Amino acid sequence: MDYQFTEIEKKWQQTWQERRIANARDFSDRPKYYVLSMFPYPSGVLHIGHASNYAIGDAITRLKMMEGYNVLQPMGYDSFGMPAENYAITHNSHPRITTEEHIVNMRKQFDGMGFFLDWEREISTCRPDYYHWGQYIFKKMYEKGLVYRKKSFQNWCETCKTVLANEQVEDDACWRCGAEVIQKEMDQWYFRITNYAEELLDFSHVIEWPERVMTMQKYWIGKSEGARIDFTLENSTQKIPIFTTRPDTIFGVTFMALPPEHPLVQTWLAQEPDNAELQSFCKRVMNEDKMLRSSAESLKEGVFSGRYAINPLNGAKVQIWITNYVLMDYGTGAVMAVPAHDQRDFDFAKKYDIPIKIVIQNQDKSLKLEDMTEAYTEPGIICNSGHFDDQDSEAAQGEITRWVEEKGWGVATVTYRLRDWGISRQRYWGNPIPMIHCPKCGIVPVPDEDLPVLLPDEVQVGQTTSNPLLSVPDWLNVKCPVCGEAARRETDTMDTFVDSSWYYARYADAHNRDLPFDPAKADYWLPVDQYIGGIEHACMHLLYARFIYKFMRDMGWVKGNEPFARLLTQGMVLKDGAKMSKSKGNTVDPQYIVDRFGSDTLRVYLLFASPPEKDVEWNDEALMGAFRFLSRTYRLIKGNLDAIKLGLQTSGESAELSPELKDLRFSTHHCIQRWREDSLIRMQYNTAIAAVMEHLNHCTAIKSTDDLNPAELAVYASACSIIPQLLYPYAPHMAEELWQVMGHPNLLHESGLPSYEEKYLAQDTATYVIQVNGKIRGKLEVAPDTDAGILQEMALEVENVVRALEGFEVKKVIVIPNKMVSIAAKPQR
RNA sequence: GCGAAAGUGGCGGAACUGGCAGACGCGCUGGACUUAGGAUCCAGUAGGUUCACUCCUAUAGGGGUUCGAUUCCCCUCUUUCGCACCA
Repeated sequence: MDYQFTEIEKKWQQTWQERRIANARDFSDRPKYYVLSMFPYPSGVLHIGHASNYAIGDAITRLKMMEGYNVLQPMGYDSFGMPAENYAITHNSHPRITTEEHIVNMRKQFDGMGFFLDWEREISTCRPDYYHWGQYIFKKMYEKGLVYRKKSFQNWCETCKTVLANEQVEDDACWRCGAEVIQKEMDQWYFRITNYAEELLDFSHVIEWPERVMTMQKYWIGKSEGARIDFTLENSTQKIPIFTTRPDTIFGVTFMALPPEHPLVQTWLAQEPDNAELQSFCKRVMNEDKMLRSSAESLKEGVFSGRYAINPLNGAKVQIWITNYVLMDYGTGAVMAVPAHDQRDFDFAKKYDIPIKIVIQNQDKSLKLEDMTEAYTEPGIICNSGHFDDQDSEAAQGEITRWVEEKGWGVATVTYRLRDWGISRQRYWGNPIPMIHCPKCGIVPVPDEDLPVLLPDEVQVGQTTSNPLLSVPDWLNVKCPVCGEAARRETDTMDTFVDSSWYYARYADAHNRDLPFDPAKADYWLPVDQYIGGIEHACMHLLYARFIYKFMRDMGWVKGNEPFARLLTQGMVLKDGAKMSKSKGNTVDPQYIVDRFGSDTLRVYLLFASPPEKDVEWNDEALMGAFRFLSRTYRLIKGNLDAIKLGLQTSGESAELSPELKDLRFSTHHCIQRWREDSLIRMQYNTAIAAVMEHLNHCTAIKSTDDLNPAELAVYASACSIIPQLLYPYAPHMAEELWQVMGHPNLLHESGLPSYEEKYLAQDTATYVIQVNGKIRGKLEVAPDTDAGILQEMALEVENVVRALEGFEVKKVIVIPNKMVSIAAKPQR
């Protein structure tokens, strides 16, 4: 009678595989449902976070199968990127070898979990049959003008001759060699995601996304409306465009602020090699850790450039300062500083004794320069602004902008915080950018027929001198596809976020040799109906994927506007209050749990612990609770098998039910009702499982079936026999076993959703709670739908109520049907 | 600093549109049983008060709306997450 989970799980995993249940069929006439969990980086082992993520996906998959959908749940590997490259370096191997080894091992663990995954559609981003199409997409984007090259400053280690990601910079030094990290300006490839900024703000086409994620993306995109206005460099025709959201303050400009990265500043630096102050300030600021620089809120510094700019509106001449508080990447990279009405400009002006000019007065016009300790940033009444004086500052914004436009000094414009997506990585282990640099023809795309540009294997990974691709002459040197002369390949590889921004579409047609995917198949499967993954991808991955989807839509490859109709951001599994990590030594190995207690126990534990979007604290004791629950279920059905089988064949309409069995019948139908609501609608699996546990408790409360009459036996049998179906999404192996043991010839995924009958949910009596001034003073058991007047009388006669009303005068009685009688009373005078 | 979410027993959590706070599970206490098993079964388990019935206090803290608030509103505190001078 022991719950032999190992045998049971192996048996059903085999059966499911043989029957190819998880292999979804394209163009089936059943409605489709596409469940996708974010694919893992192949680290070699599943960790508990994966188990939790995929347990949710698998529950949804099985629920939807029971519901009759043609369900696709694919899986693959996000296998390019730095972790794989670094792993190979430290293990003195090649990332292709270690990655493929890891995949083999992870596949074993996936199989041991018994997930319904369509392995016929497996992808791995580092394989040529996948990254081929990433290159193809890159090219199509290039042709559409969505790809360009731009110089930008990167963290650069002189010793390693390589670009470093922000997280590889530790205290301004290279994480690997410890040398100083400098900011080097280099050409980088960019995707023009900002073209889609406005559309990405629109979430009206998703069905259900967490509000939190949408807010984060909106903030990330950061739309702001204002004006771009051209200031002029004094004694020059050189224009310096600025962006402002406050055109109403433009007469209050007393200086201009530029960052050291500004092209003008770069010119001056080149012109004045002997200007020590300027040179050292710029060098220092530019090489400061980017995070540090942008967080040092109090430290506003700058040097006067010795140059002046002319305010086009009033011809005023203002000093140009080079500062550390202006960002090159936002707006136009130049700020018209209005110290009176901007706190940062105010701080700066105070520090360097720059004039401050009030151009907006508060309501009682009491603002005085000498009293100001901070900038006045509120709206008010315009002053010192020529013919705009005395207008309301907010109302005047538009008018000033129109005037500026009329005069040709600038334009109304919208700026986004969102920046174009830099996809260049000076790394070996990534998708090669399919471009060729020809001395004659410039930058030329690799022709389609030459795709994919294969990543060469024969590199020395682990060399610290620059991108390993530079060390492969056979690969590097090519003929220009246009003129045939000697040329060089682009050695940058793509950010791995590029790989993951379209993989969900590849699953629709994973083996297509001619296209990224067949649009007809994509049309059948997309969008992903339910996407599941960590909240940490709220801005980057999920935004990039939406962007690429919109591009693919514009190409006519996919229909609709959004890749993911519903999004579930699942919580992390914590231990000792912290994220599990090897370095903390607080990991739990899911394989160990599966070996000792089975996949079903692990799944039930993870799903029962909390609602899916919340973090779960790992608890060994509670895991045992899940195991005991499954054991009890197993014993109940195996131990009463004869009675259940007999009962299932009994109609027993004639005989009377004891109150106990009547309750059991109610429990059965009530449980199904709750289970359906929690599993299918609310997606709150913890309470769905709790409902089954409660029902199990009702079943096991019947200690013997010997004295049951036929009707009672039928009720008992149906109460027990429903459990496998209810458990199937959460503990599929055991559920399948019990279902078979009960004599069903089919498998559970084709058993349909269990349904309840309304008539058995009706109760013989209704319990009314009686409140006096909000406090419970008694209860009444009456027939349902008893007349309110009668109830009121009955309630006022209840002993406790009478006592509570002593010295009180009843003011009002409220009757909530089948719930409560609420009496409001006031003390008697 | 800005933005978002959250705060309920010893613990994880439940209470769905305001209507019996603490479902379910863990842990704990007592008991039964034994094929000594990560057993199983029964009873109990927010705190206080009482022999008991009862009653009182409790959903971070304070106020408000309401017959009635874990739920709605305002303020404060705490925690977590995201962003970080956005002109």
